[in-house]
Amino acid sequence: MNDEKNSVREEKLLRLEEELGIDPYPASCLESKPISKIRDAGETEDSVIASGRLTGKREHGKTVFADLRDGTGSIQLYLSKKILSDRDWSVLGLLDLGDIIQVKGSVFTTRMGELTIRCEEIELLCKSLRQLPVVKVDSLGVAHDEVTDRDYLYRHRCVDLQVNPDSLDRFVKRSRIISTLRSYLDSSGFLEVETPVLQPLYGGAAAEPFETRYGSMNQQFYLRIATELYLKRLIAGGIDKVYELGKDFRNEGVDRTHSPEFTQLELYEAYADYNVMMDRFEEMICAAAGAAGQSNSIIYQGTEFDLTPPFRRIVFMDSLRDASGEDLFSWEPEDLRKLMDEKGIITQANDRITMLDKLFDHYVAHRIQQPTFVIDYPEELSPLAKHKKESSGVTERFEVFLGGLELANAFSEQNHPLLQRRILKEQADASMHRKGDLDDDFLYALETGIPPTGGMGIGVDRLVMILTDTGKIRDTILFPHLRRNEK
RNA sequence: GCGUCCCUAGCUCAAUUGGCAGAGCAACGGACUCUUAAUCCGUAGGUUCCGGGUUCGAUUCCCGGGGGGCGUACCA
Repeated sequence: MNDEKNSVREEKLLRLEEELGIDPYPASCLESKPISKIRDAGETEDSVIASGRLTGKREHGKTVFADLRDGTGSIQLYLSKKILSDRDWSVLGLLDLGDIIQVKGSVFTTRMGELTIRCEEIELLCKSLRQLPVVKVDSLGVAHDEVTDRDYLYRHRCVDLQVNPDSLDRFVKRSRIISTLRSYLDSSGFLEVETPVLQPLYGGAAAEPFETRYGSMNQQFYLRIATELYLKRLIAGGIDKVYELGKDFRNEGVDRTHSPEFTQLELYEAYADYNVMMDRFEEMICAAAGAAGQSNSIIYQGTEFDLTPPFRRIVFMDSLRDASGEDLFSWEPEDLRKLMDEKGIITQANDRITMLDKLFDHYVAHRIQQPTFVIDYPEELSPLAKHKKESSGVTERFEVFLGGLELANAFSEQNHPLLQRRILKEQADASMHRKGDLDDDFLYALETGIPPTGGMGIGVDRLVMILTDTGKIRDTILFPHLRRNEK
């Protein structure tokens, strides 16, 4: 591909090697100073060494101005035929945008007021053979010729990160958010664990799994859709505070807020309940916002949100009743169906509880803006949650919504082994996919006994969306899935 | 899965009713000792996503395929 284009650079590569005797891919280089630190230190007569990628070149005969960028920042280079050796001047003539170089020189300010390294020596560290898009930013900060081909950028994230500073910044923030979640949990006494990604049975959520074949066992396995049932085994084992941060896989549709491979944080805390989980969520999102350089007041897609605890709490059934103006829970399925048709809510579901859930999405969930805990979900929607004693038909469960996005799901865990078995059995029998398979080992763990426990799952990619003002989940994932492009 | 829009040079985009496929940036050659979207002169660069069809003639119209964007459905 692009053989013609690349041959120009390959020719330069050959000339560097053969005419100048230069190794275009040396194994080592001198220790260099981060460009941000050089900028902070300002002008100096002492020589500094900087390394990075050549991102701009402005030639003026015997003088060349260039831009050098490393992971910390960017700085201008001043290269003069008078200062450089003949060898280095020749090397300069064979450099392209994208090459990685090392320079040594003093730091001064040009007449135009730009902090600049007056290069005494240059060394090629890596010749770039691929011509990348050139995005120029003018004096007003407006980017010109920005790459708009999303396909190209998703397929070559290395280009995206080089060319779009916003993209790089988003992934840096993602990393900081994740490490902040970890340190919050670690310092709160939680133990991080790893449970199987490949599972002989899948559970802990209602989703279509990816299936795979385990050759040496000669058995069908599944990629996990949740970590829940394994983490509760560990609660049974006496790890009272436990969490796992990793990928779950759901073989379902892709849209703005769903990715089949996504990152979830699940945590379980013995001797706690869903009220404790609400406190933890509030603390974690505030800490994560700080990690992303935000205060408790954030802007997401043009709207301001206040993360200051405590968040609003609304009851599932009440909120649906208030928003719809009807007591939908007493309605027959046919009437619910009729209402949904009137409202233009398209769904394949026809059973009462699923339709109520859809109506909840329509009337309540998608309209929630400021951070809100929706509490006390119906039992039928929450097979792994503990039933609320004082009222019938609901569980100690909540979901967190913000800006219309579901961010987390939590409950006081169901720990009654016989009740849990019955619920899972009924569900398995009714399910198309599960084919009646019960996770007996999980139920065995419950039978050994687990204490009252609060658990929560947080959608990390969505949290990153909110805290980095990103509209699409795909833009928070470094390498989103794409079809193979066979030309 | 369904609907809809898109695919032209390395990148961003043009191309009249269907009539020789162009420009800016990048690249190449040249000029230039403080520029910063450097400037000036010149050069080269194309399987118009792929395959068929209609036509004297297709980037353009039709059919099929591929990839992508957006919306939507499934996702306790």
